[in-house]
Amino acid sequence: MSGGARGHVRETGQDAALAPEQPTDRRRAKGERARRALLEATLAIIEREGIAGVTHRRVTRAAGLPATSAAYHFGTINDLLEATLLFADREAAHALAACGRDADPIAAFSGWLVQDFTDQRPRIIAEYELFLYAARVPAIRPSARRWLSDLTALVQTWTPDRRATRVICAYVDGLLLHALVSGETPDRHDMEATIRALI
Amino acid sequence: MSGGARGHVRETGQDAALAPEQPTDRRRAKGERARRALLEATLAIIEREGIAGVTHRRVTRAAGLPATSAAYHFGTINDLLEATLLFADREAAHALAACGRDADPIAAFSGWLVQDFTDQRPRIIAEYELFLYAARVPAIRPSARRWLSDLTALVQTWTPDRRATRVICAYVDGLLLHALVSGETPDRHDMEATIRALI
DNA sequence: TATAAACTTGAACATCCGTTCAAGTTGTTG
DNA sequence: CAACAACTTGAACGGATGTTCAAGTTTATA
Repeated sequence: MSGGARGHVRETGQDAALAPEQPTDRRRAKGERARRALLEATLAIIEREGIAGVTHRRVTRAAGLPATSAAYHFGTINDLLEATLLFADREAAHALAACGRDADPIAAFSGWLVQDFTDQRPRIIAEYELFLYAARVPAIRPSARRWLSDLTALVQTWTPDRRATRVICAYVDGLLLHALVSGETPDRHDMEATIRALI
Repeated sequence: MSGGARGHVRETGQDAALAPEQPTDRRRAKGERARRALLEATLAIIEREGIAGVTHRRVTRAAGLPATSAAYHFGTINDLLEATLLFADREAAHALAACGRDADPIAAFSGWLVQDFTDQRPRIIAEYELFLYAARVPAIRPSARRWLSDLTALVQTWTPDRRATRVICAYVDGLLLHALVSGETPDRHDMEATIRALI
């Protein structure tokens, strides 16, 4: 390389990809914008065609960037998928935290889930696909465990009972998964009542 | 075509692919064997590399058949995946039915699930991947709904309460999904006790 | 202003892909 | 044995793919 480009080398693994604080360096800022566009494009493609449809060329075309930019910023496709999972999980964590701050967290939580299911169905499918992908690729499991730990932390504020916590967490994901396949929409009030009954 | 081959045309959609009763016609019997080999090879590949890894060439190589045979017997890749989902679901249904005939169905069910999870982990991942695939491709949803209805039917023999049935079904799949990602093994006795508590 | 970091990008490589087609073979039936 | 059905299979098609590489540009810093 002519200039000493760092390419897709992820030294720290945490700060480089979509760091929360914006860098003042305008070079890095531009890279940050490119990475975000690539992650959003990747998520959009998973929504439309599944993980199998994620290719450098498709992602970069959707992001309006040249084909090589995906490899530059994220290296292999696996790295790109891992970053995308982290990206999606971070957004879900924000929504979860917002539910926790609500006056009626259980109602807020049920409402959010059902609402999301209704008008973001492809997104939810994509998230579960990435989640399941983590079961196969150990390297990206930590990214997936975020959802698990965040969900568990929220439910634990509702009940000290550990078994009830486990049941509620499993119930939530199982319900969504079943609803995705059966085609039915989960009922918000039924879900809320069920959670309260389980506590 | 020289001989009037029917190719991958699925007229009836149900009887041709892996019909339960063996045909006496030895031509059909041979085709049946080829289809079964292809389905098992497909499942093995999904276990190892996921749905994204399923290609005509890989499947046929794993089955010891020429590349064109997959297209002949199943047509497109989507058709092959649908048949594979049906194939896997049928085996799961057998196991479910066996649990239902046990003297202690709940214990048998919990034992089977945890056992399967322990020494067939890749297979379970593959099944969930196919299951989720059905959420994206409406044409193959009926195949996936089989697991849902069979599971519901079994649980309904334990309790008349419809909400309890829904919770248990969702809990089971959510638990397995979480365990796949977290890396922990679900505890058989805890699961059994939880199900009994939910009834 | 010189040096280097960070990012950009077009070209190219070898490889694999789904599917079609035409020409076989094997087995059944009348 | 003739006619036909089911299955087999090698060749070929146009096209997409992951990744590498070398040559750029923009921006920060010493």
